[in-house]
Amino acid sequence: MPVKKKRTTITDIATHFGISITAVSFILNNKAKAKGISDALSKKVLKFAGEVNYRPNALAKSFRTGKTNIIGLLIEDISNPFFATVARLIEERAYERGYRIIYCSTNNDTKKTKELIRMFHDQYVDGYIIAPPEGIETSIRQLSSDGKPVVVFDRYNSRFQTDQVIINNYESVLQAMQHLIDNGYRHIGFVTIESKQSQMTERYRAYQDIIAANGMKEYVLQLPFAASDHVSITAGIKHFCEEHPVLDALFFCNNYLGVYGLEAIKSLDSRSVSQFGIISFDDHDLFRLYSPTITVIDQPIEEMTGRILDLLFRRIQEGDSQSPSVETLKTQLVVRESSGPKK
Amino acid sequence: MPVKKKRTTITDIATHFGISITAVSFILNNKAKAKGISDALSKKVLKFAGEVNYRPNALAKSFRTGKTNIIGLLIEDISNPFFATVARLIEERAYERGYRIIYCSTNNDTKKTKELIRMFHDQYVDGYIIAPPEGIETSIRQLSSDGKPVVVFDRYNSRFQTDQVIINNYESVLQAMQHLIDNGYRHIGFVTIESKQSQMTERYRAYQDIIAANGMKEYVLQLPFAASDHVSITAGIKHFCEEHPVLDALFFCNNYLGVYGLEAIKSLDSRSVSQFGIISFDDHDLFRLYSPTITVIDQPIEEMTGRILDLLFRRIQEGDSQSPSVETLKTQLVVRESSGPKK
DNA sequence: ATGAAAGCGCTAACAA
DNA sequence: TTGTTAGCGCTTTCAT
Repeated sequence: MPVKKKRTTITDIATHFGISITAVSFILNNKAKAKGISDALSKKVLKFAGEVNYRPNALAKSFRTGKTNIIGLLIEDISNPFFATVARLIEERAYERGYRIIYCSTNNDTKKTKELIRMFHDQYVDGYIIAPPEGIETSIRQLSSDGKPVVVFDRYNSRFQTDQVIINNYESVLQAMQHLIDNGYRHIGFVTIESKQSQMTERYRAYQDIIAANGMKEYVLQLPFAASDHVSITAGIKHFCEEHPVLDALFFCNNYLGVYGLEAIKSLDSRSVSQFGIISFDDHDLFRLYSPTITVIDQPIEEMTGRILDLLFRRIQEGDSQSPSVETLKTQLVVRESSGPKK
Repeated sequence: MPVKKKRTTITDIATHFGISITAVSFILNNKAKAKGISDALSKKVLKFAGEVNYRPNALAKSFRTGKTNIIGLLIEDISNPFFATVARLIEERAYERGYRIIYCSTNNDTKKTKELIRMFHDQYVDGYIIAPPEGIETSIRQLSSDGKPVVVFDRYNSRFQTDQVIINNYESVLQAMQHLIDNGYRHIGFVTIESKQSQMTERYRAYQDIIAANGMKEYVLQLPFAASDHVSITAGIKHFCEEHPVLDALFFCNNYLGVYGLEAIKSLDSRSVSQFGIISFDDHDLFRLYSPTITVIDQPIEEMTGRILDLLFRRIQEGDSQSPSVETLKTQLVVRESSGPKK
């Protein structure tokens, strides 16, 4: 058993049988019959390779072929439950197909993301899965024009020339808002973060439209992205609630806004969580178990990661043949206690 | 600007100046003065490299040197909030030092983990950060005897010949239990998962010791690891509570047991969460915001990841010179409402 | 102060 | 059916 540092190479194997490394290479890469190598020899070599525990030098192979079997995953923050789940599912499915994942949290920072893309590029990753921040259209287009498969998700941008997997943000918010309105809420606050990206602008547009359609008044809290720490978000939401005592419901645009929103409401002197109608985007253990349980718009993460990888691998295998496709998945409104009929 | 696929190589640069690739290599690797290359030439070359946006071929470099600047991260489940945070902090700090992270969730499965280690090994990662499942002592020892830096965390094992970063599990549980006892709880249930690993056995040992020392009775629920899905854990905990109506407090051995525990208690007909003294290992948004807020044993994740990387990089830079060190960090008991004086 | 050249392990075009 | 060989881009020893 090889405890030694020297690994077996195809040269070793070739020498052992007194054949050429070419033959060994073909056999080991399942090109034996295609290249007309005898079954007998193939079998012998394969058997021996197994016995000596031959492991191809991935570095040499990658260097030679330019393929690394590594996929670069760029997400906003891997410690965010939504992205953590995405990371988990992508990892599992990618490994099944023999690919490994290098991940990076972009923090939604354009400059950092550009650097990371460059880094991945230098590392010769075979494909990219990206939840892009604003302003990296050029970087992404550069990648695809380099012939590298890219799948963008979570945020849609018509200027990317890549496959994209997103959700129906507009309809989701419309449905959720309608649900609140049906249950008697008339002063619904909309808590979001400053962002020009599709997922946020679409959600906001839906809010505006349905508020207008119902002749209601808008109450919008748009938190600066830069101040996205726990303390200032919570303080901001608290202040928003105090400023608008008329609010009878709140819609939170993502999971951490929802979490911090609950914390903010909890800290209010005058009112308690149960006095608000509440809906948040993205599910979370907290929302499932809080009292009251919190109604959410749940994203189909399994389906999403499945589609992402299908698209990515299609492109890795088939190259640029297909034109970019945009897949829009449907969310599910999970109705819980927090959005029950207004008391 | 190079939109073309061809990247600039050191040969291109050498040709451009009519010098040898050796000189270029030395200059680009900051070995100019060490190798006695004139400042004038160095400056010219560096300037030009910047202008043409030269990016070294990482694959070629890795192939040649055997170093990849990639670290393999093996954790139980990246979607678990504890490990997700670990992943985030490790990523940040590693990138600062020019290293990238390949991660894998082991699912605490020994066989899968062995495969993953082999995969990482084949990939020539420069170092390993591992939260190991049971039964991979041999694999890990093999790695270190191969000269690869390994840091093990979260679970201690005296048979690993590697650096380890853990927490004081025994004292942490002792302190938490004492806190419950001080507050009048006499029938404290201990909810854990089947595991022979240090972090769990130590926690259990502390429970046993303090129960015995106080002449109290043990109530232990040890859930099979295999059945670690949401539904069966919740059902198990619920059943445990129903079976022992005398229980006045519960200690949960990790974050997801705590989360599912709350869910289980919530589903009880006879009793509510506020009627139990509750402490869970690992903090979580849910514990911070639940009503009542849940007392937790909080792990110092920042410090932990910092120490892990310090140890890893020390070994990457200095080699095997040091003998393995085990660092034990202190947790913090965060007292919240759920462990207040028994009513 | 600089260059020539070997070679890392593998793939694949071309030869035989 | 099998072998020869060039070369991927880089590092590093040894010459000069």
